[in-house]
Amino acid sequence: MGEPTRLKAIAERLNLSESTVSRALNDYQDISAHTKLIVRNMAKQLDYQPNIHAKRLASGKSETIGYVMPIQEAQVTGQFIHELMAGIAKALAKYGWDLCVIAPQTTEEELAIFKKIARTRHISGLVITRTFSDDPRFQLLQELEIPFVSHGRSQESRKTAWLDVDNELAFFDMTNHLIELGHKRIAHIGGPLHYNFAYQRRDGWQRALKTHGIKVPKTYAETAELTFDGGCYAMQRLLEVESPPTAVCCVSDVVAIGAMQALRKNGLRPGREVSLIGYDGLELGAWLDPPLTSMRQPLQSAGEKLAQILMKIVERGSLPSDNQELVRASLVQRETANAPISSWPPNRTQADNQ
Amino acid sequence: MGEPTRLKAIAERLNLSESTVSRALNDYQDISAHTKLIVRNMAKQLDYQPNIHAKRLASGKSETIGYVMPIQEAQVTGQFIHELMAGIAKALAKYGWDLCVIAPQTTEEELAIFKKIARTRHISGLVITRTFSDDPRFQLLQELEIPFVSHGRSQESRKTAWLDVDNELAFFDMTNHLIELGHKRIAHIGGPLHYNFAYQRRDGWQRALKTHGIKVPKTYAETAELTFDGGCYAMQRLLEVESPPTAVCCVSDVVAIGAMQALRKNGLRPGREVSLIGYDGLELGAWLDPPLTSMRQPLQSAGEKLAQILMKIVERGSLPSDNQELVRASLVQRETANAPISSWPPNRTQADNQ
DNA sequence: GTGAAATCCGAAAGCGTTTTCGGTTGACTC
DNA sequence: GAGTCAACCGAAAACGCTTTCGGATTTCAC
Repeated sequence: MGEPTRLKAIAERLNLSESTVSRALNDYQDISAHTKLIVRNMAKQLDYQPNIHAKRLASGKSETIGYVMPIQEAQVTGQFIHELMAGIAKALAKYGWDLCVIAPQTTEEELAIFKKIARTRHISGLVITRTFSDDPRFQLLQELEIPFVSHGRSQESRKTAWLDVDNELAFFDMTNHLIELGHKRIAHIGGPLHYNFAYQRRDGWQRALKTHGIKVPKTYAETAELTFDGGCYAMQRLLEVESPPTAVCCVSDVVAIGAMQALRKNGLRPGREVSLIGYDGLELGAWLDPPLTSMRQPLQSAGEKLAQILMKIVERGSLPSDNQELVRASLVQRETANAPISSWPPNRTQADNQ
Repeated sequence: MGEPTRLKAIAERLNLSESTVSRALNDYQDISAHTKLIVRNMAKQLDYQPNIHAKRLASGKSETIGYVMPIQEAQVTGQFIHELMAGIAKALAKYGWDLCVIAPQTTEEELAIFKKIARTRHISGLVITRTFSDDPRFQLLQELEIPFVSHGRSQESRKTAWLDVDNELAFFDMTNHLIELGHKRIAHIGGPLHYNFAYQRRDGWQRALKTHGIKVPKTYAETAELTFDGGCYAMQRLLEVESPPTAVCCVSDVVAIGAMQALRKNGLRPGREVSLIGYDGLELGAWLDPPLTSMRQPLQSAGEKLAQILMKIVERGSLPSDNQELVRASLVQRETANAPISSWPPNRTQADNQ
C-alpha cells in the first residue's frame, strides 16, 4: 500500500502550493476553474484521501453525527433502530460524514454525555429517538447549543427540528378503516402518556369516533405498557367490561400481539370476534396466526431524511424550526381486521341498535 | 460554556510544560508520581477533555472502531444487531473509543470501503458479522492489514480473531434434549451452506443422532432460506415424506416460526404432533401460540467481548490467532418441545419399533 | 569528592490540514 | 502611462496534541 497521498504530494507534482491545492479541492472562489480541474484530476489519479483528523482539527468541524440509542426498556425496538440507522448511515456516507453510536445506560448518563459533547465538540450533531412528552433532552441540547434532530416530537419540540409520523392521522385512518368495515364498538389500547405519541394516537382514535358520531364507554380507552404482557392485560380488561368491543386500535404491534394472546386465552380468535389493528408494521406481524393488520411508516427513508436535516442545520445553519416534517403512515392489510360478526358480543345490549 | 480547557491551561496553572502535562496524563514512565497526581487533579478540576482530533492527528491513532452492518437480506436481524452494537458501544465508551457504523449496500461496496479504510486509516479496527463459509472479507482485511474481529467463523478464519457460539454443540444439546423427551424421528431444517454456521449446526444434530445410535432417512435433512417462507416450505416437505418426523431442529427462530405455520396449515399443533426447537432465542418467540422453544446466546456480552478483543489487538498488538473464543448457547424452554404422542405419525411404519 | 547512572522535565519538531493575509500579475480605465 | 481593480495564488500561522531528544538535577558507588 505504501504511504497515503498527502496534499503535499499533489502540490509538488503540480508546482502549486499546498494552500492552493487545498482551496481547489474545497471549491474556493478565488481559484481559477483551470487550476481546480488539474488539481482534481491529480487528486483522483493519486487516489487522494484527506486525513480527516488533520482536516477536522484545522477546520474545527467534525463531520460526525451521533445517534443516541434509546435506553433499552421497550420491546422490539431492534428492527426499528436497525432500519433507521441504516438510512442515516447511508445518507451520511454520501457526504463523507461519519455516524457514531452512543449507547447510554441511563438517562443521567445520556445527559452527561451531552454535556461532554458540548465541551469537546467532537460530534457536530445528534439524532435522538423515543421522545417523551416531557423530555429533558430538548431543553438541555438547546442550552448546550448542540444541533440535533429528533425522530418524534415532544411538548418541548416547538422550536427544534424533528421528523415524525402523523400519529394522530394514522389512528384516525386506522379507526376509520374499522368503521368502514362496520364496527361501532371500537376500543383503544394506548401507551403510557409520558410517550408523546401516546397522546396523538389516542386523539386520532377519538376524532374518528367523533366524526362519525360514535360514542363509546370510557372503559374503551385502555392503557398498557408497551410490552406483550401490557397488551395482554389491557385486552383482558376490555373483555371484562359490560359490553366488550368488536374492534381494538392498539398503540403498537407488540401490544397488539399481547392482545391477541388474551383473545385466544378467552377462546376468541383475533379478527373474528374481535378485530385488531396494530402499529409499526413489523414484519413479524405477518408470521402470526392470524397475521396482524397494522400501520407502517417508512423507516429507511426516515433515517435518510434525519441525516439530511441535521447536515443542513450543522453545515448551512438552517433554522431548526424550518425543519419539521410530518410523514404519513399507511395501512398494512393482513387478517386481523374484518367485519364484525353477529354472534359477538354474546349478550347484546341496546348499544348495538342505535 | 466558554472555551474548553486545553493542555496549555493546565500547564500554565501548574508552571509545567505542555509536554509534561501530556505525558503525565498519558502515564509515561518518566514523570514522577507526584507530578502525575497534581496534573490529574488539575485536569479533573478544570474538566479537561482532550481534543480528540488533535490527539488522533498527533498520535496517528484513531481510537475508532467500525461496525459493519450486515447487508440487509435475512429477516429479523434487527434485535440481534441492536444488542450486539449496544454491547460494543458500551465497552468502547469506557476507554473513550468511538463506534462508527458502516452500512454498505452491496458486497462490492463493502470491499471498496475496506480499501478506503486501509488508505485513510481513520478507523483502527473493524467488527464484522454474518460470516460466510467462503467469505472474501477475511482475506482482503488480512491483506490490507486492517485489524478486525468477526462474530462468527469462516473457512478463512483460522488465523484471524473471532468470537462465535459453539453452533455444533448447541445443536448437539438441542437434539439431545429432544431425544431425552423420547423422540427418535428427529429432522433438521438447516440453512444455506454458504453460511458457515449452517454446517456446524447440521453437524451437531447429526452427532447427537449418531451418539444415540439413531438413524433417520436422508429426507430428514432439509434446507431452507433463512426466512419465514423458507421454514414454511421446508416443513411442508418434511410432512410429505414417507414417515414424517416427530421433532424438528430448526436453524433459526424465523425458520422455526415458518415451520409452525406449515404445521398449522396441516391441522397440526406445534409441540403436540411435532415438536420444534428454534435458534436465536428471540423474545418474539415467547409471543407466539404456542411459545417457541429455542436456544439463546448472550449478545450484549458478546458485543463487549468483541470490543475488548479488538482493542487488545489494535492497541497492544495481541495476535489475532490468540483471540478466538467459543461461547455456549443455552436452551430457552418454552412450549414447542414436548414428548412425542402415540397418534403421530398417523400410519406407523417399522421405523418406530427399533 | 568524583564519575556514572538514574530520574525528571522542557524545548521544539512534528502530525496534515485550513484559512488569513498579502502579494503578484494582467486587464482595464481615463 | 499611471492608477485601479480583479483575479489568482503563495507564505505562514494556526489547530491542539504527541513524542523525541537532550539537559538539569539528584543519587549512588567507590
